[in-house]
Amino acid sequence: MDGTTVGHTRARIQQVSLELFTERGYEKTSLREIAERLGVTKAALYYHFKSKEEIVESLVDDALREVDELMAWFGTQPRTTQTRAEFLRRYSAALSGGPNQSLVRFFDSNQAAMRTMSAGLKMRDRFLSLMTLLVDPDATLTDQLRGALAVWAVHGSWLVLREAGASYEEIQAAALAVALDLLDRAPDSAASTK
Amino acid sequence: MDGTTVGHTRARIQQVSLELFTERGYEKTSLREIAERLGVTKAALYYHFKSKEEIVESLVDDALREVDELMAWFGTQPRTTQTRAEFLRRYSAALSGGPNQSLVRFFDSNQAAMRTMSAGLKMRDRFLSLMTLLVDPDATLTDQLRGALAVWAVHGSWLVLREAGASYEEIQAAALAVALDLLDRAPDSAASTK
DNA sequence: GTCTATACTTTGATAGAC
DNA sequence: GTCTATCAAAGTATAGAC
Repeated sequence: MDGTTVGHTRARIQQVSLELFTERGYEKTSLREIAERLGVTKAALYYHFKSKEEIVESLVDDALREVDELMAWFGTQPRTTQTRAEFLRRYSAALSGGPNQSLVRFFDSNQAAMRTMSAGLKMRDRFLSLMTLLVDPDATLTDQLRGALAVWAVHGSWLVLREAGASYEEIQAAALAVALDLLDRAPDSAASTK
Repeated sequence: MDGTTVGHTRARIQQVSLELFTERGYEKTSLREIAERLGVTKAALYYHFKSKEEIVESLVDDALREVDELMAWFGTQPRTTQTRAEFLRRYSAALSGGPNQSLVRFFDSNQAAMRTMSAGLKMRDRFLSLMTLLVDPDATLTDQLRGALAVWAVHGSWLVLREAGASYEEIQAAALAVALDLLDRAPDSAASTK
């Protein structure tokens, strides 16, 4: 009856893990629970992944590929207000729905756990790079904070507005609008030669 | 040689716990570590607190008293742009340094753990109330998000700017400025009868 | 009233059988 | 590729010493 699931146990582990990690948090999710939901034993998980942490790592690596492509594209673009806005739009779209959204949500809710994981460092690095793309490192503190809030609006709006009774699309649209507005008020201090 | 510490073991547990919880995260901090640093055994902790979770709860209850006073004060004020700004200023000041700052930092970094704790629900409740004080519940989604970001700027600026090489005072000042600006762009939609 | 000794349960993880 | 058996360490909890 489960003959159709041959070979892709690894993917199923990833899927169930992400679900449980996002739902109950990384530390509160035991490997026993994951194994139980999959109908296998704990030890079976250790055949596919060296550790609990490595499950997260595999998840992050998958998700980060897409972000890296986006950042590579932006690397070829001139850093104007328009391209920054376009980048943020694409970033927001890449985060809409699917595993990427779950992963960002997971990352934001489990910062304490992520801080000691190499996967957490990777994500942190990306977000920092993202920041330096969006706002000049030499900008004033307030402008840097605006840039950070712009990114955070795209990341964390679900957290803040989930009780507002709006659809996910509406929330995402509002987040993008606020983020673009914030970015607009935080031009790089050394913008061009004008 | 430790005769001066008579009786206030409870307070020392609170202090050391908050330190370790903030530093390494709630779940990653074992009661053994806390007990070890205090020079007692795990079981001694259980005399003062029913559980690990109750330590957090006691911490939160202490910190929330101050916030509640602030919110009570604001309840007596008319909700104008000026009083809202003043409230945010006082809130920012109440969070500057001391255990309150540590606690907010702890809360933000351990959301997954806090979600299942009653102490977490309490803090979540306060932040929600705080939101409804600062921005009208019937405001547009973007304005609600601006209000949330304003609060989050005051809470989380340290997280975002700690690598910017600025002093805490500078960061706090920048956070307040950005927050006030955000609030300014998010007037309650049904403001007065004008 | 304050703390220690001790035991119970669960967790992440490993070794080796099939 | 999966299971059984087993481990050290952590969280939790109780009985009882002082």
